Amino acid sequence: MKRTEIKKLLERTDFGSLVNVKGWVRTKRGSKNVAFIALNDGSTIKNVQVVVDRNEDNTELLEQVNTGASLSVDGTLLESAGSGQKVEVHATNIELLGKADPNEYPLQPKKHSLEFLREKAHLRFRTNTFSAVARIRHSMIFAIHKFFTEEGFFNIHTPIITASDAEGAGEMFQVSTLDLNDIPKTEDGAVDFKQDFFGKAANLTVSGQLEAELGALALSKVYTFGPTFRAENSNTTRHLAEFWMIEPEVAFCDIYEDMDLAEDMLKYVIQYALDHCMDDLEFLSKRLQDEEKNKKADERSMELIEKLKFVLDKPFERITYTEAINILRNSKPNKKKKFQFPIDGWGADLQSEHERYLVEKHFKKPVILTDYPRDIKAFYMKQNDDGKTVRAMDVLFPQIGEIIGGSQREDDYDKLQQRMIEMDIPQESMWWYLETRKFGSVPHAGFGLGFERLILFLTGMGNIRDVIAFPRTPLNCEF
RNA sequence: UCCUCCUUAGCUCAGUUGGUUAGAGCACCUGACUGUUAAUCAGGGUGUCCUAGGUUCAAGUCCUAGAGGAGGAGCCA
Repeated sequence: MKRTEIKKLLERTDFGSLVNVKGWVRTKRGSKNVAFIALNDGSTIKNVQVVVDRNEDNTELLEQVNTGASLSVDGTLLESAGSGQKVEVHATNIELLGKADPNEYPLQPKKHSLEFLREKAHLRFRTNTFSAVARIRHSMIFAIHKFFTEEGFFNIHTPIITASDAEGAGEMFQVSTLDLNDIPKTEDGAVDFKQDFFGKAANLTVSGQLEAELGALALSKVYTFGPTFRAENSNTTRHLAEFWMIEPEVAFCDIYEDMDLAEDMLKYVIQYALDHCMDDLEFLSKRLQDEEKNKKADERSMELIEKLKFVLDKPFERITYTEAINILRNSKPNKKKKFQFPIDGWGADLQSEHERYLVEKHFKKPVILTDYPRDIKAFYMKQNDDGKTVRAMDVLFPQIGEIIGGSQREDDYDKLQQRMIEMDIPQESMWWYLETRKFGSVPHAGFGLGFERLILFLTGMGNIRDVIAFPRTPLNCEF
């Protein structure tokens, strides 16, 4: 008999039909004459209840039906006599596909800590929390492609291995086929990369932006959605060494249209989650409330679904760096010296505590900060006429902080070249980037969205290591 | 990389000022129960108190070092 996925089975009303379900046992309970098995196959967060009449023939089998075991169940689809579910399957035949010794299987029908599950990453897909996150993650991948497709964008694959070390987005992982135990050296003692695979030093990409710009300056609207690697020794709840980034790049676009795009995209995918992932969101919402029930009322976060709707309802606040500095300078925490890094002048980068104050206390909604001092931003950002600031924009979200970083790009050849000289960016290896400003240069802009940070916000999870199946962080590459 | 905290049963955690035989819930095992919703009820403790030193009559508890984990900061998405 053909397997029916549990998601589809639970919607059926053709009671009396013979069906087959396959899945993993979540719990088994019951009494002397009847046993109930909660079976889950990952197609939905919901389980199907399998009802088994106990008899001499199935006693031995039911002893092996423990949490974690996998089953194939033939039975009759019936309207449930119990109150917890609409339908259930009355088993006529149960095949044990794979047993799970309860003395060894680590997952019990109870709440486990996320830290514990991180050490059991090969099994954590089987928990409600991680399967919910995985399904939402999939929906967001789809929603992002759908949004950009509907907006007339083309997805391009930018290289994962790159030879340019000038992107300036962070420390890079080196890519080499040289024998690490016998590294060839040049006469002056440096590593002889001429003997390496590419004949030059190569790294894993820290951003697809520069290549995406090349695409945009021909296809007008492009985006990348690929893996990104940063070898920073970052140990936080919002950094990974390997993460996924979405980077749209748009020709004939200024910083304001760039902000519109960022806000539209975020709202589109959040709405998509509300429309398509409600079962999982409701579960995660309950999980979050359960986790926070011991916290004081004012320390609890907003209910998850309410929080998502809240972001959809209002336009994001858009202010310049200079305006932000003025707000922060006159803020209570600054006057009362509550900030660890007091705001005393123009020019310093904002710290996490400042961003959180603006988003969570002052505006109480997402904030887009623009026009940062040029000295704290990358070389490729378009310079404003004031000679001090650049057309950068950061989208700040509650709890997450910076979820998007973007800018209008410098499209003036001379200004870009001048800035590269000032910031010691090697022009020789970037000749191809500069050349796009020499031939048919146009105003263009783009941004980078940290995919896992978006998932963090949507799921209410607290640690970025729990929204990617196999997190890569310093000293962690087990699975 | 810096700062702070944590490590006790398979899991989550309690363990008072250092005090004699190490505790609870869940899981597991045994039994009861005519349909349960993380079923319930009764009984059963399964332990390198992270590791190595040290202080002490006495260390899960105090000190030193190490390992692993978490949170915050920086870097950023």
